[in-house]
Amino acid sequence: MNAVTIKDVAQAAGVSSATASRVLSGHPSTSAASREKVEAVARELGFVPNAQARSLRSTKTDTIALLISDVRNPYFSVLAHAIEQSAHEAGLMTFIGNANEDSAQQDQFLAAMLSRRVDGLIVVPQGLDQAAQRPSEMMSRIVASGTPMVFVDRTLRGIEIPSLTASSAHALEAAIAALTSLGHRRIAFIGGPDHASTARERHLAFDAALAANGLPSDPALHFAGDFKAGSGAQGARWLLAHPAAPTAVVIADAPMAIGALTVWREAGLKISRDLSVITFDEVDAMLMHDPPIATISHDLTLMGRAAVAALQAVMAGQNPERREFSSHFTQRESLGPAAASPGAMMEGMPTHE
Amino acid sequence: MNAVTIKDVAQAAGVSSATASRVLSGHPSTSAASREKVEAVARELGFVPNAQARSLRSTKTDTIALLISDVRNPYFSVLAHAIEQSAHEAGLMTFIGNANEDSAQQDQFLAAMLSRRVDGLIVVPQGLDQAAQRPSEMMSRIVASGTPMVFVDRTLRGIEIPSLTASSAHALEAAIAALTSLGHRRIAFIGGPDHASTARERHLAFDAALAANGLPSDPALHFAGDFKAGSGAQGARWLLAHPAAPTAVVIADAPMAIGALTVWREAGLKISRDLSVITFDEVDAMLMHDPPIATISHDLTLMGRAAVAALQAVMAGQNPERREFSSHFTQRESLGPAAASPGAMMEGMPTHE
DNA sequence: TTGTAAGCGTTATCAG
DNA sequence: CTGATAACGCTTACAA
Repeated sequence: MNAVTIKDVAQAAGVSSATASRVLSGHPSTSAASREKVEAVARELGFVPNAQARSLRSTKTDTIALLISDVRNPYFSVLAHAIEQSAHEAGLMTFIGNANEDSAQQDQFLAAMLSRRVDGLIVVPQGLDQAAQRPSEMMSRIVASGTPMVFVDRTLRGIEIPSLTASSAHALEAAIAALTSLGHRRIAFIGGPDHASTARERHLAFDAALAANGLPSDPALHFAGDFKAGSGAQGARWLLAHPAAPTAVVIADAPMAIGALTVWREAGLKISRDLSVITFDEVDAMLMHDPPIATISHDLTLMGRAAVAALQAVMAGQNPERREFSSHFTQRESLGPAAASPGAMMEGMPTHE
Repeated sequence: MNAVTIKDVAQAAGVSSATASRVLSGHPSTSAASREKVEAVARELGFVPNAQARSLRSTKTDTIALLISDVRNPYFSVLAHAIEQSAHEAGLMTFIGNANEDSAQQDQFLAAMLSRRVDGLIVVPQGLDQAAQRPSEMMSRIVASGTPMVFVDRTLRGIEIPSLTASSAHALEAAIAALTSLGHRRIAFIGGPDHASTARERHLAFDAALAANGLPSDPALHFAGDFKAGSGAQGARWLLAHPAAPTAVVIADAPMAIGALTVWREAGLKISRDLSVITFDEVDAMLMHDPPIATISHDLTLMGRAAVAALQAVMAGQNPERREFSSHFTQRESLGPAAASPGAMMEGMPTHE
């Protein structure tokens, strides 16, 4: 392995390890002579400082950890990329971990990170402890220990932590307005799992947008998914069999939308003519669809940058305020006029067994 | 912060720090009495061992690093997820880093990981050093230092490292056979960047598959993209304007396919009738497309598991053999008969300015 | 089984 | 500006 230590460098350069250390970590009190010699020798020997030892002494690691739900969800992979790039610019290394929407895995990752003494944590919290309906013990412990932490995307009930979240109100109002002006009255919602605050927020904002447009909110038009493609497909079948035959639908994330659109394509539905569709999350695949799907999106790059900035503020002892990021509605051809006669969309469609 | 050390635990439990250490790391030589007391105190005080100090002493970190090109590419996010899960089962923590197809960023990440003394590296190598056409200095240094490392997905010319790669020959032969039996003779290829070994392999296998089916390989039917959506769109426009009017196309990854399909949809092309399309990488969006797109895919979960296993073998001092994973062709409705008259596909299409 | 003490590779302190 | 030395938190001979 790489057994070359700072002592080896110092010896080869004919100086003490203290001087070598000063040169290698850019301390001002060094002579040009020793600087040159040490640097040359270090390069030649291929010296790689041992970050373990360094941070054991200096108690900082220049490393942060990012916990997300699932890298495979484009929403999170884009967010993760933004955070990593932003942290990188600030001289911070980022460790990314997956929780798979599971609070046990979340806690395991957090424990590992704590034991590695990362300087801070950016967390997409994974919901409440199922049994007790309260934040997990690990989460409470981190808060108690005072480790710098910020939440991004989601929040946790009962935990006061600086957080960067997305508000869907603005875009949803525009989206529902667009639908109602096209004559839609029965608008379904395929939502996320209730333990995720984003799922609750999107659902509440949906209902509020209905109200703002003079429509009642109807629990029978709500399908509870889990943010994954499979549940989107289930939601699509649920909608096809729905007695009220909704003429439009809003889907709470991209994987579910892709699952749903696949089912509707198989069923021979023509989006826009038979069903108007709006989905959360702007992913390229939505532009590939025929017709392209209208989206509600957030600026994840902005949110990611803000998360890093907020974490740095916390690390500096400040208390950054919560920030909510607005959403944007992009109208596309997936919106069409509501079908003239209720149930028209079911014409000529294969029956479901 | 978390200032509770093993000394605090030892003191509170009335034993020496050595005994506390033995208890906490499961050493057999401990009395039931001290075991109980130490464990109780540790829990009560919320003791979190300092991994830095531990591995400074024991020179192992139970941590591996994974370097990929871009988390936002589903191919890599799926691979990363598989590797992480598999490592997790083996008691290893995984640090994921992005190189963005850039060998400078790759080297920076590798340096950071080396300085953190990870036990091993799983790397999707980021191509040759542009100027010198040889592996980067960092890469050579790692090899020289003997740090356990395996390559996954790609290889690097001139570097002998255990590697897990994907072979496309099998699936491509089946794919081209399917196309030729439908009458296709002018089959285009939208490929990846030449510095990626996967791009070269896919291109070579494509040519070989043509030959196996009695078709000549024509450089004029090859478009060099960069594995990202934008170049897929460029490739799509290139194909639309192509004098030979290819009747089918194979695309070397999913992001490019999505970019290309978007352009073709905008141009009013009907996939299967006007153009037959096959893409590498199985992503859900391909099933959503109308018609669903035929794919050439690899079992990334299998490849990820094998990568972790191979790395463990290297860490154990063995020398695992290279392994190549076969590919699978999934025929779907995106394949149709070649247009009867050459140029038929251009009928009624908007001209490009 | 337990305690003492040395040491992992750095950086910080304090004289010189 | 430089060098000796202690200290970071933990593990592990070596003795007891």
